[in-house]
Amino acid sequence: MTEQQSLPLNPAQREAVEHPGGPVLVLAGAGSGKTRVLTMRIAHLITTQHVAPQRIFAVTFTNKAAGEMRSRVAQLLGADPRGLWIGTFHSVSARILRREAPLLGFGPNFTIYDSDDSEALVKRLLETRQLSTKVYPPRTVHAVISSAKNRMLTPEELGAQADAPLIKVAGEIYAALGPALKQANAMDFDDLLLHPLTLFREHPERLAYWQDRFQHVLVDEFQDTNAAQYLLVKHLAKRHGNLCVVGDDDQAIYGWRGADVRHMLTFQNDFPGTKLVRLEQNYRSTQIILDAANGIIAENAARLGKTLFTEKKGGERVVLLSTADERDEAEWLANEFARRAADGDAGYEGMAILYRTNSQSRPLEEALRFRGIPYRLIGAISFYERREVKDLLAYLRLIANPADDEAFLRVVNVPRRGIGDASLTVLGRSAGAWQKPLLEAARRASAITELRPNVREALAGVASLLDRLRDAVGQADPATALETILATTGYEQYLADEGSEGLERIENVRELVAGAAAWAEVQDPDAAEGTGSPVERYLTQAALVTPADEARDAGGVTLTTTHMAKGLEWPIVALAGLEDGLFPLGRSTEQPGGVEEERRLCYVGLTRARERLYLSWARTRYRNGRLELAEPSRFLDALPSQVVEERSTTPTWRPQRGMSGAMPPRPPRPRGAAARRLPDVAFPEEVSQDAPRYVKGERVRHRKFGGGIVRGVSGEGRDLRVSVDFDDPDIGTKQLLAAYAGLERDWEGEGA
DNA sequence: ATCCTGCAATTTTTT
DNA sequence: ATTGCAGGAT
Repeated sequence: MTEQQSLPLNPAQREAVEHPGGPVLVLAGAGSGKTRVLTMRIAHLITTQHVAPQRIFAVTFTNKAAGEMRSRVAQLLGADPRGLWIGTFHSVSARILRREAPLLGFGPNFTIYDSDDSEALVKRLLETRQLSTKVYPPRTVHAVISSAKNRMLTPEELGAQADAPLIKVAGEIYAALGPALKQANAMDFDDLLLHPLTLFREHPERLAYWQDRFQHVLVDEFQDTNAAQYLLVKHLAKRHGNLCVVGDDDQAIYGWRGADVRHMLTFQNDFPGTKLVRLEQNYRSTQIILDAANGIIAENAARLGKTLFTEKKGGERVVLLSTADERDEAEWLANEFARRAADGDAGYEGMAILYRTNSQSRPLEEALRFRGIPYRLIGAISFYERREVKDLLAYLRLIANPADDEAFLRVVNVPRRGIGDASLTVLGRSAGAWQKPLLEAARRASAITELRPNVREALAGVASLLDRLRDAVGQADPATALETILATTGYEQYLADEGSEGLERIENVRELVAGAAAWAEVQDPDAAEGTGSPVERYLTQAALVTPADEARDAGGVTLTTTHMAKGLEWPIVALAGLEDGLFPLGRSTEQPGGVEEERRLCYVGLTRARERLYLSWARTRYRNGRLELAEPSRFLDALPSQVVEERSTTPTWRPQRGMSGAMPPRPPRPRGAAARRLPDVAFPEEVSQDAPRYVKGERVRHRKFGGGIVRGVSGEGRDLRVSVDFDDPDIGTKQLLAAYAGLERDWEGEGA
């Protein structure tokens, strides 16, 4: 990327950058310099076409990408593009909504609910309706509602197409969710995208304002936009048609989140006269890596079709590695990376290991740590998702927005104030009857005779505590506000009482305060445009950061999911865990189009590599605590044989049939679905050990319960239940889920 | 109300 | 293996 910065634009890139106006669709293959095109286009609009930065609206996939793009534009301009709107769909929408909230019946100080908040609210709504949270898990119900929102369905429409009780219940809850959120002056992630559309529908004059305000609209990663997002930019650009979208249908990997690649096809119909630009020259990878990636993606049928080429001819062959298990895989990769680093091929910061699911990071972390290799994990758990961080932010939220019931419930008894669930249910009923937020109800707790006197007092105390905090915080910056909260609530003492784990949490609290102080310094001065106290703006930002945004720049091997790796690149990349059932993931293969999306994800992974690529799979792997036999991913079959170099960590006792000699090269693997059924290599012992087949009368051993005899077997697969009569009479007979129980054959006990 | 214990469900990807 | 939750004791 950086070395390209100085290169002249190729003709296609230049066309996209200098296109004067009107709709443009840039079909940008992986590594074709689309980020560069976008930044240079923005700079070009500002310098050559004299478009004021504040009249440009640009959407990227992560905040981090937005920040990078902004600073690159600044570099090109020689000055910060003050007023430029650039961010994720969610963050730019939030920015619009902060100004327009009153027209939608919200305060400008609205809270953004994260998925935990939303799920908790769904749970409460289920409970007040006497619906079982066992039968209707709040998580699932919320997922159904969220997907309905992503498809822009109303509660009625969802209810109408309900074919299962769960969907029907979700429809009911969905209908109640909107009013509940409004009451709490809160919006969830989906609302951030939907409310602007409501605004434009109900207040055409506001739409006209924003259409006029933004003369140019640019969208990155267009293939991953959902219906609401596309509609938003369509609205904004409708009048002038100055809409530049950049995307790659082969990299559409968010279908499960409501994204629809077909937007790339309909775009030209929606905007007649669209200029189509194809960026087909790849500046990132070697020819060999591209050959491998092209081989894989070529198996997908529905494609717009691109032919990537590169001037980096040849290159080192792709290593296809087969290992005994996931630890073996991790150790081999760690060893190889250490060697590469020692050879000076790349620093650790130039290497990455990508995987399909976050749970795969463990063994990799261990192997790297064991060798003393520095790494950074771009993980599933964001800093902002830690309990102590959420507690403090909840205080901040409640100061900013007294109607934020989820924040209230989070902090009302933290630190302990003797307010339990039963009391909160009573409080909730009163609040409901009064149509008031919980905090307001707490203030009037003395009027709730149902509550015990000490609870009434405690609740009133919470209300006055927050009043005092609000006064003390005022317009202070977030770091000061957090300090005030800490000092007033005794939260640190509360953590300290938790012991060693609490001390760790105190560290995080310190980090939060420091981070908030740093935030205030870097604050984009234009963000003050619009509305809100510093605390409100800080909260907006905190609600919308993703783990990808947090990745520190401290050097080291990057470990992350393939999803998060989108848009990034490294000289050396390993894609681990390429096994059927894991990548492609078993679940996805059952859905229509699921395998195609997994294949695109795999393609994304491969195309992250500049120089060297490793593809590995483990013949056995622990999944959900159970050892499973694995076969190589079907995607690997599509690799052109001349670009790969097969390696294996096979033990010396490798069976003779089907495989030649001890080490590579391995003969080409059988192709096609039927051939794949054949076991690649037979490992007799492992097969008999690991396939959990239980037979009545057989002896088994449980880690905790000891030995016993199988009395019955029921269910299948994941639900396989085994009834075991344990030797210890105190334990007796138990029903165990075979998948989790970790039963072993009890050979010893046979004679006893 | 809170703490403690033991049981159950859990893992796909993320704004 | 880990985490959250239900139920009982204090």
